[in-house]
Amino acid sequence: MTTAQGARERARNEVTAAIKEAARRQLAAEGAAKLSLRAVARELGMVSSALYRYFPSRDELLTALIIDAYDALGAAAEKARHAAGEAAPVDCFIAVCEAVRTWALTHPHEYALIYGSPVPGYAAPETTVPAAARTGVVLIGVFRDARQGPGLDELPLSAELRPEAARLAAEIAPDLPPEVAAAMVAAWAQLFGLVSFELFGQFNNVIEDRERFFRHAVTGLARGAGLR
Amino acid sequence: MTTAQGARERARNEVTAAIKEAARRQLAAEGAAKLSLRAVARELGMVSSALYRYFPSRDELLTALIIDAYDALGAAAEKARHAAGEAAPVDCFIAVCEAVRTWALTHPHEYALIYGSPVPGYAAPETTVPAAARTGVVLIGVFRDARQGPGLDELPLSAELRPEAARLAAEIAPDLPPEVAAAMVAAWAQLFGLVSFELFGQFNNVIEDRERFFRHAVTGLARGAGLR
DNA sequence: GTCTATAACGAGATAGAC
DNA sequence: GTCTATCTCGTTATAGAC
Repeated sequence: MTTAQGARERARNEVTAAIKEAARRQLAAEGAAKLSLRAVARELGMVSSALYRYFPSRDELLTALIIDAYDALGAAAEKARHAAGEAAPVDCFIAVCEAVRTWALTHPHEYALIYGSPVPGYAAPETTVPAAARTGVVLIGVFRDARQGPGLDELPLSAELRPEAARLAAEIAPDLPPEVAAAMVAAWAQLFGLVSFELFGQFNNVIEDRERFFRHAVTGLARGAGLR
Repeated sequence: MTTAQGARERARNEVTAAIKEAARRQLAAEGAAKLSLRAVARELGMVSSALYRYFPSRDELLTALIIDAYDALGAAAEKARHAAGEAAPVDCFIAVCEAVRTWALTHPHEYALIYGSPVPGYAAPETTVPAAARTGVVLIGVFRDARQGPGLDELPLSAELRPEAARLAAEIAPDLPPEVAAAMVAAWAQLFGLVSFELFGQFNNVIEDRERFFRHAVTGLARGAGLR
């Protein structure tokens, strides 16, 4: 019984994987807005209606691709964090940033899917939230470890932002002080600004040595967020 | 003759404007990837072939929309810089950043067109470069003025990045020292990271008071780039 | 029960003849 | 500039194979 179920499930997982793979190819060729179940089915030699056994709608397929992308990026970030081990917080931060950049460069279309323009007519469901949070959780961990080790530089926090920063800290990292949570989220958004600019072509004719520039910029980012 | 030409030209400009307006509506509804000359023509009660008198191809229409968007954003940045006048460099920087954010929030689809994922199958021609540079030029001006006024804080520059920073400065702002040029470009990319995260939904369930958070983050950005 | 294939719907895009 | 015939799409109902 276990084996029979296992075989069925294995077959199902294989087809599911093949569908997502074909969909990712289409993503690269045509973009998320034009992802079509029929084209995916055609590429697999299936009939479009058969896909509905695996994904209840086109949007659910998109959602699956989005979750996979967030998970793959999150896994890369976690791996880099782990490899950095007990290094100085700045260096852990940089290592995670570089892992994000490397993943983005090797998976440009999946990166665009999650951090690029929203797909018209598609709204990501709540199911994507945990996967989306993974990379952020890694960054939070870097700050947490920094506080238990060499500490953090003092960070300014205007009275104006204090309530929002407190709310934010309570929501994403109750053990971190408000100003650290705020600095971490800002660094997080700015990191992806650097990656997106490189990937989406804004650095064309501007930055040549992108790898070194990135390292320089994220080092500044880390220091600006109080890491040392 | 002048009046006749003038009238003709005025009519042509009006139609051109109407086409771009309809195209922008389509951008909002369907996204840049699905922008189609036919749909634009339909909305205007024209026949698709008539559009080719105004735009030789779909890509040229897209290019015109992109240039318009860069120009509108650049104009907003310039206006904010002008309004800030002789204020402290930090405050000039913040004013420009807030103008960028405000423009992006009021023109989300045009923002996505220029700073979001690339449109599959479309490559922006060199003609877009001057318009794309306008906002950056404003930021460069803030740094230039800062140096002639209260000055800039010292910025670190690793030996590793020195050649690239020197090349960059020579290309975009020969009167600025390499480390300032590098810091300025980094701040530029990070600014758009903040705006994109807010606009593309990454701050959903994370940041509530986005205006205050933005102000806080770009203040940090300005300080990190040496402004005071 | 689990899957695939056929056929069809309504909506929309597209190409070409006129 | 108009019309029509032929595509595409997402999605569903249905029937049959394993």
